[in-house]
Amino acid sequence: MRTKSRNLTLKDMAEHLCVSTATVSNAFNCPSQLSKELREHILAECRALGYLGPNAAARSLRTGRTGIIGVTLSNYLSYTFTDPVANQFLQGLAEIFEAREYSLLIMPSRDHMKEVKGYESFVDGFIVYGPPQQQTLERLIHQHKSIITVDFEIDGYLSVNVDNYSSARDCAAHALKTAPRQIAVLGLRMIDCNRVCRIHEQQLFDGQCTITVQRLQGFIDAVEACGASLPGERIWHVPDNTHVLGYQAAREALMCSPRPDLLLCMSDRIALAAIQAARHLDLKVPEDVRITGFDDIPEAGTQHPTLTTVHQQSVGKGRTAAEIFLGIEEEKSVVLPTELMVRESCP
Amino acid sequence: MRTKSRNLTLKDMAEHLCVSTATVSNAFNCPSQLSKELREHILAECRALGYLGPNAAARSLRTGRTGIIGVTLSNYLSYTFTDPVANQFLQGLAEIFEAREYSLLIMPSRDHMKEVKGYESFVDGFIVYGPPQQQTLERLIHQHKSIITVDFEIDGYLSVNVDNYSSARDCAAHALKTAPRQIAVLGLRMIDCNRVCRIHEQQLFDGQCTITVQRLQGFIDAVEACGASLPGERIWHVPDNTHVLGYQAAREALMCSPRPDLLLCMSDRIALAAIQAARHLDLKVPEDVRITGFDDIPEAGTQHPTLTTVHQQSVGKGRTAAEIFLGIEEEKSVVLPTELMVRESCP
DNA sequence: CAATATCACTTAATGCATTAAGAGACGGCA
DNA sequence: TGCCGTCTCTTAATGCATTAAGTGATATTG
Repeated sequence: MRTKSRNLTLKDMAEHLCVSTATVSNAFNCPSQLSKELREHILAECRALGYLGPNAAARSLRTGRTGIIGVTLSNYLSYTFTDPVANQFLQGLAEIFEAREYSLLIMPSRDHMKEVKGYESFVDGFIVYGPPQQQTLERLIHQHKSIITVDFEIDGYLSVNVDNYSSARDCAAHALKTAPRQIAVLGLRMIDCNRVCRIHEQQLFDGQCTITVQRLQGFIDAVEACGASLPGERIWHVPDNTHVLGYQAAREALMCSPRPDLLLCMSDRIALAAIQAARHLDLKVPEDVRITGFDDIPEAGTQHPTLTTVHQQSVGKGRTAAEIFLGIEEEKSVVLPTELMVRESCP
Repeated sequence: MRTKSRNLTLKDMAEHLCVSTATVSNAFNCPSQLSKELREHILAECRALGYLGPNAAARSLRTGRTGIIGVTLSNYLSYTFTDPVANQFLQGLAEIFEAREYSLLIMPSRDHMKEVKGYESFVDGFIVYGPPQQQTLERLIHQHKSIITVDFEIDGYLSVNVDNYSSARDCAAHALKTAPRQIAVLGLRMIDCNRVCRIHEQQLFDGQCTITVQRLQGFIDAVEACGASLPGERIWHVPDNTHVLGYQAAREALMCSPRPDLLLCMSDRIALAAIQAARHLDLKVPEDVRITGFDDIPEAGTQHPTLTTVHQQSVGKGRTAAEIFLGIEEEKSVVLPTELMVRESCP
């Protein structure tokens, strides 16, 4: 249903009302600049004729501001909306920005774009969730706008993050207290590969230093602190944080011989999928296999058995990023605390 | 980290390159309008000097197009990102729009806005998810842009919806096959009230005719078709689709005397919360109480016991809305099919 | 009363790019 | 040779609003 018809402009209204465009503009933007009666008359007339207020593109062209915050996500959008942690983050962002009447422009990561659309110039600043590719990052930085990075850092910009290394290490240390015989790690994307596979020694720490690599190092250090070791063939690479892939990796891991009696998972989604895989293999959690997660998504506490995991403030991350952006929070980088949640899956 | 510095403009580049602005513009937008060598030279020089392409606001001002799709959500943004069904919808939208390199502008529903920001003029059209308030709707329609409505209809515009009434009725009919004694409904927002409460006869069908009212009518008709009835005090109003509120309503319902042996829930979230409430009250599902949901969110099939529910294509709804918007799908309103998923919670 | 402040509004420059129409240069063709 | 069609690039009008500076009129003050 596309209707074409030129929309009214501020100039049209000014002519119709026999005042200057400045006055109409001020009626909308600077009430103090004109008498109350005139302002009300102008607004009433605009409403009556169907003029909805200054055109946002023109306004933005003059002022350089739009009231729109760009959110760039390091993954495909369609994937991001399936990820509970990303959703919690967006929820936190939305809470703060919505209250201040900002809109969020969810931007596809530029990496996949052929044509230049210049969305960047539309926004007042960027919340960059997860490390984008180099080219994308350069474009963002070129804009000379506010940038807050989340879950990674860039020199010279403010960031919100958690201590992934220590959190993972402490979680693993808890799980290792009861001296398991066989350990397996179900990781996230750690290498440049699009299917579930095991990590071989030489591939470890390939790619950029992301949260997954930090978590892995935490697991490894905790294991080694117990005098054990974690060979590459006991570490599964799961390219996306989805139930299906987590299930697949968990099944593979649990069918190994000797069978793991501890699964250290890098996300709750993977961990919950692992619990399901264990059930389907008639393994009891935690009796036959103990399982830990990371994130503490809502389901972690409600599903049965409840999940031992690292709580991170996913919603808080969004709130904090927004608050730093807006200058509500003091303008400095923040490392949010995490907390080990000991529950049924690994008591 | 806010750096101020005037950005380069297309005119700057034209002067520097000793060509007209039209030529630089064409280098970006109409490759056929200039020689290959000149185009490449221009683009290379722009890159070298840090000109990232035409300013989006100025372009939009001229062309009236932005490559941005406005998504208006009938709820608070921060809430929407917590709702699995809404997320699936967004996922579907994103899949299609992302592939075509559109961005999504997630707009707060205007109802809560005091100041006029005119975001509407920024976008190429609207996907309206759920019925907004009258005032919001009027603003959208005034824009003379494409509008696709989802989960409700407006005369003269295309929509995507499901048959909530029949789906709910069929689901209830299935649940009633084994002749339960006591039925309770855990609904969604059906009346204008912000806390969990029971619906009294006189309040039924207050408010606009939304999906919740249609689902309720389906339940009622199925119950009455069995010769039973569903009094208002057996129908719980749950103002938001959250676990906490669902749990609260379920607990209230399950502590009634006589205790319900069938809970018809209007969403899977409520139903899953109800299963948890039942467990905490030492009631077995489905032996002591059978429970049905609506939506078929991913957890419905993975959590234990698995949930009997109405499958609706939430992701497909997003995809379809996007496809109709883009004219990929033939331009007509669509009613997507639903399917009753019989699982453990109500066999 | 003159000087000054305040109010209410206007003038006009400006932000940045798109695009229809036009202008030269050059080769092809009768 | 002269006319025409192509290519390649330029001219200039246009989209819509913001805002610093300015103009008159009225109110205030010493």
